[in-house]
Amino acid sequence: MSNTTPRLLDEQLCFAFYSASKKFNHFYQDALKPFHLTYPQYITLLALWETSPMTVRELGSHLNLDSGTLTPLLKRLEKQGWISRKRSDQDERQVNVDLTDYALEKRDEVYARVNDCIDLMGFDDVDYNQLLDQVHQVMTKLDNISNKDLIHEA
Amino acid sequence: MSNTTPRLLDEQLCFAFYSASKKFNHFYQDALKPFHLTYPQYITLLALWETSPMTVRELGSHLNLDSGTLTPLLKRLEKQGWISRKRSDQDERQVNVDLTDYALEKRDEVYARVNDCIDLMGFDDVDYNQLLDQVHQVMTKLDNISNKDLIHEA
DNA sequence: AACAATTTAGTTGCACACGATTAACCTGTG
DNA sequence: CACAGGTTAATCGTGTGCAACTAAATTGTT
Repeated sequence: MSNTTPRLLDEQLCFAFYSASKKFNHFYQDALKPFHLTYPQYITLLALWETSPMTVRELGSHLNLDSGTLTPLLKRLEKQGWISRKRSDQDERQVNVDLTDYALEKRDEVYARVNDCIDLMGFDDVDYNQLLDQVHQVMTKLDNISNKDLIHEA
Repeated sequence: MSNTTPRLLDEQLCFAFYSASKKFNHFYQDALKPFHLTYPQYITLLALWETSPMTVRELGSHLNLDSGTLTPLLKRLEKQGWISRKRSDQDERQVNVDLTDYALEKRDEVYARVNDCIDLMGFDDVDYNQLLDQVHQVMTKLDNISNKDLIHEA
């Protein structure tokens, strides 16, 4: 990859990921409209449907989000009746996030709705998993580039 | 893909794209630190380095961004000396966005810096282009699902 | 016990992203 | 010319993301 020949915008992998991510967001926003959930709220519930309760920190490390993003998001989910937030008795710094009965009841309905929408895309299972794997590899590459490497070049 | 067996969060393609997109964003934020540019500002300049001037609408259709996002972003780029914004004489509804001399001068420096950083990832050209193509295919799938399809299921 | 260092969630400030609305402008038709 | 209908950029409101900071609580060390 030469440093003198600039890649066009549409040939940039970053732009493809950026655009695709926004399209996914839009897709889920539509699919989740019946439940009044945004995409970040949905993945938060997904994480909790897998494991709950979790502290804000644990949830954040699953989702790669910090408290600055999660705290207001969780407050909205609480207000809408999906989760409860309660400070731990053992360690009062931590806040335990747990699902409400409403969230447990709605789980299968949300799954079914989202999966129906995904089915419309007509993904082949093999393609899906192969692409998933490649995206994970890109993430590994991105993780392996430390800030130190970048500062060296500055 | 069954609707009864829920996929784990880490097996969801949407979450992989969501996470990868955030990592790319962080990567570019670091790479572009010397120029005080955010990633959306960078792709805006990329588009303009390819074609300029452009109206806000043209720019928006290249980047898939609407005026609600672009107007404040462009004002910041203008304030920092990268672009100029001028209402068209022929059609006063339109605003022509053009590069400043500063932006033209800095172009190669920005390209070199970003490409150096991308080189650190060690991408193979064939892999890169194959993955790019697959991401484009996913975007096509997402585009082909209209809101109508989703509403039918609601 | 005392107290410095660390951990945790919350807060603040800034920059997107986007739906919905608004205001100004252009265009086509009568 | 008049004016309804469409286009364009800007504005507003809500919801992320994230860096930097704060406050409270816990832990480690003396």
